[in-house]
Amino acid sequence: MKIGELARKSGLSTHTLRFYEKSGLLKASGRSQSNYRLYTNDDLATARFIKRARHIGFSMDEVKVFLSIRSDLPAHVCAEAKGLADDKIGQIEEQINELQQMLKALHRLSDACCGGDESAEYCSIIEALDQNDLTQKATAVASH
Amino acid sequence: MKIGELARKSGLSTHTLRFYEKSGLLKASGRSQSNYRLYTNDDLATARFIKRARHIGFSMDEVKVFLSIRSDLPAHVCAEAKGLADDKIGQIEEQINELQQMLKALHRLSDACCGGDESAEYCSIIEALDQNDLTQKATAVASH
DNA sequence: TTTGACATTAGACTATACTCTAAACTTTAT
DNA sequence: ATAAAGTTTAGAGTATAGTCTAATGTCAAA
Repeated sequence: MKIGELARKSGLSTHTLRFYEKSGLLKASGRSQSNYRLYTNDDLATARFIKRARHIGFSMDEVKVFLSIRSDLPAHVCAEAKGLADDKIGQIEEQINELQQMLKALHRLSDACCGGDESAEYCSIIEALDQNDLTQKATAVASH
Repeated sequence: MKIGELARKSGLSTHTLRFYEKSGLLKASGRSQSNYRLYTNDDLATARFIKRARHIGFSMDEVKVFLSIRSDLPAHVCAEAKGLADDKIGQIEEQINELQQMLKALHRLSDACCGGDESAEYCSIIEALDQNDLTQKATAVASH
């Protein structure tokens, strides 16, 4: 199949498919006489594999590692794949933690503010951002 | 004070301070005869304000809005500041949700894999990435 | 046959937020 | 006086992952 069909079947754009080829993730199996990229059903499976791996958070470089495992399974062991997954789990947990810290700080900001049509002259949000205690516990910020 | 001192006191690099000036976040109050940027203690307060706002997740553009409120408080109302905070809360909650979806999928991958020195020939992780059910519930993936 | 859809390439552009470089000038310390 | 440290600018580079453009070429159908 040509690139358009692969795009339709994989859900990746033709742009992205060419970009992935340039990036070393998915090379077309061949070329037509007119130099069109030709893909097999295996390529389609690989495209979908890449899409799924990206979707659950793996970077292109990490996907590359998965693909190299997948391209020669007997040469690899489960521990490698599991290691990648577990590393990613750790990274994502860390990201979630950071976001939850932010969320806590933001809730403190928002909760302290009346949010009304009052002049912002004594707005607790602005005041809090002017203090030093944002990521620590809420220490007696003047509430509006 | 000059840019280096402000950098030390604010925890932002001189590079970043100049970048923020170019981006319209924090302009030096003046210049010396030799064209060095000169900052006041108010500028220091603003630099810290920016740093805190960035730290809890606001983009530079959002910080700009906060700064414009802060620069003329009587002209603004609390609702504006609270709106920004609440929007950000929504965005971050959404990000957390996405990350938690990924985490769930990753845990399903990792849990299914023995993770040992066995050949990856029947690795459940690779198999799962080759299936379609990653973000759905785990539907009878061949476990190693 | 000619129009429209599809394909090719290199390379530019998007987004965000820095981070760094080079060449020149100024200030401070010894 | 001189060397080290600090400052200036415009502009380039980093990171990630695409996304798009322009100019050109190919293929299928009416």
